[in-house]
Amino acid sequence: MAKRESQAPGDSTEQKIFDAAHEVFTQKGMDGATMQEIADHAGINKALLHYYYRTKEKLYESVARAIIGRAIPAIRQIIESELPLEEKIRRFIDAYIGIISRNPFIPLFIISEVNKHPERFINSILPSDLPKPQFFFNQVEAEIAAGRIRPVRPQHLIVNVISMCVFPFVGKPMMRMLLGMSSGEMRVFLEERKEEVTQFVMAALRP
Amino acid sequence: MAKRESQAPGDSTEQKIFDAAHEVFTQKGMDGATMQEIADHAGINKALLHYYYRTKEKLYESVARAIIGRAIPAIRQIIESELPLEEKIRRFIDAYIGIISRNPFIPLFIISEVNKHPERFINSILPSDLPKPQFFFNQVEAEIAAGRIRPVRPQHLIVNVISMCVFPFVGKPMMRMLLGMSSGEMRVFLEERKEEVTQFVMAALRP
DNA sequence: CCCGTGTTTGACCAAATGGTTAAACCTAAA
DNA sequence: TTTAGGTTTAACCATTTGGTCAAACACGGG
Repeated sequence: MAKRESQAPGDSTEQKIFDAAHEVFTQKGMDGATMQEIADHAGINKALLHYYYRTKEKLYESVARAIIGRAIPAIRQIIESELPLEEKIRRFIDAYIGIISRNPFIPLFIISEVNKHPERFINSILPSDLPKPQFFFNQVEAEIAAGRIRPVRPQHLIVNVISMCVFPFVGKPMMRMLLGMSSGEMRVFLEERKEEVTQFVMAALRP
Repeated sequence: MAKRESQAPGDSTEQKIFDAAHEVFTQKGMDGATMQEIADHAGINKALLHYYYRTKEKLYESVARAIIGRAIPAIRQIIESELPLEEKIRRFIDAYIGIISRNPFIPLFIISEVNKHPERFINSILPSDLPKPQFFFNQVEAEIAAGRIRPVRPQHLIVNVISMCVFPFVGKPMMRMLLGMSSGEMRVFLEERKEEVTQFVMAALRP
């Protein structure tokens, strides 16, 4: 056997293809991207894409699965932890906004994918270990019963929190126009939201 | 002249094309849609698409402009009205969720469009009369100064409200998986949010 | 009734795109 | 040095897709 192993390990052709596909797919989507563009972006011949990943669909699934596989456990870990409710919400918001700040294209990528091909998403991309929010719901109900927070339906609470964390990134250009902010001002604004959303939620939960 | 005017006015060929394009574009996006599919959907010959709207891009812009042109004034009207703050927020949430309920594909369509082609969006689709949120901001500051609501940064408040209204629709399939809801349960859930989000915001604004 | 103008159609074209293949290439092992 | 097997490339193929065109069609006015 003669494997081409001269280059640094993370720099293999397969990895270069994956990285290029990751960038192109997340920015242009499955339909908008072309194999040629991905090849160019990786600086290699187009046929190599098919050599390593048989079809465009397979390549796309690889990228999608990697993205989802990284995103889900991060959420899951926080939502299922044993922390007291308030601390959990604090950390959830902080971690969620942090992750998205570092990967601003991901939420829209996931949303578009799951909207256009729900079956493919469920069958070949989604991991089996989805977050189970039941424990979080019980926690909320307990706090309500103890009178420590205002009565809210826990499903709505979690959707509210996720919405306030994710949407400003998904709709960033729209928000920028509405608020008349420069790119730099927007970055500061989004960073501020860690604190602002936390306070907003805590205020809403006061009994 | 011999104009084909036998059919009902709103049923003209041009209108049928527009309606078909509206449906296909909003569900599959610019890249995912094909002219043939739009023609089939309208039940006419493909060449007619080019006869009435010269290119795919032009047709797409027509649809996009119509969608945006309908969405923006609805927001603008509420946000710039002279109502007292609390009533304004109430109506805003109620109207916003109502509009999106009736057009669930629109927000994702707009978001995708503005993310992929910001220049085209700004130059040829966006109307000139954007909502001006300044009056709303002043209103919030005044209420804070009078001690009638808790101090919040008005920009964050408006982004919070919009996020909680829009995101559950944009990310509906994701939310369904997270919450384990059927399609019917989800519809009820989204309708409930008019009331729930309003209460949540009001609770967060209590001094 | 027939003509002219706007409308509709099927056939067609060129470019783009996903995918294939055979040959060239490179490297490690014998 | 030879050679076998994985790797890379350029050329090629079939299909799809946006777009065009000339002919056919329908209908109102002369």
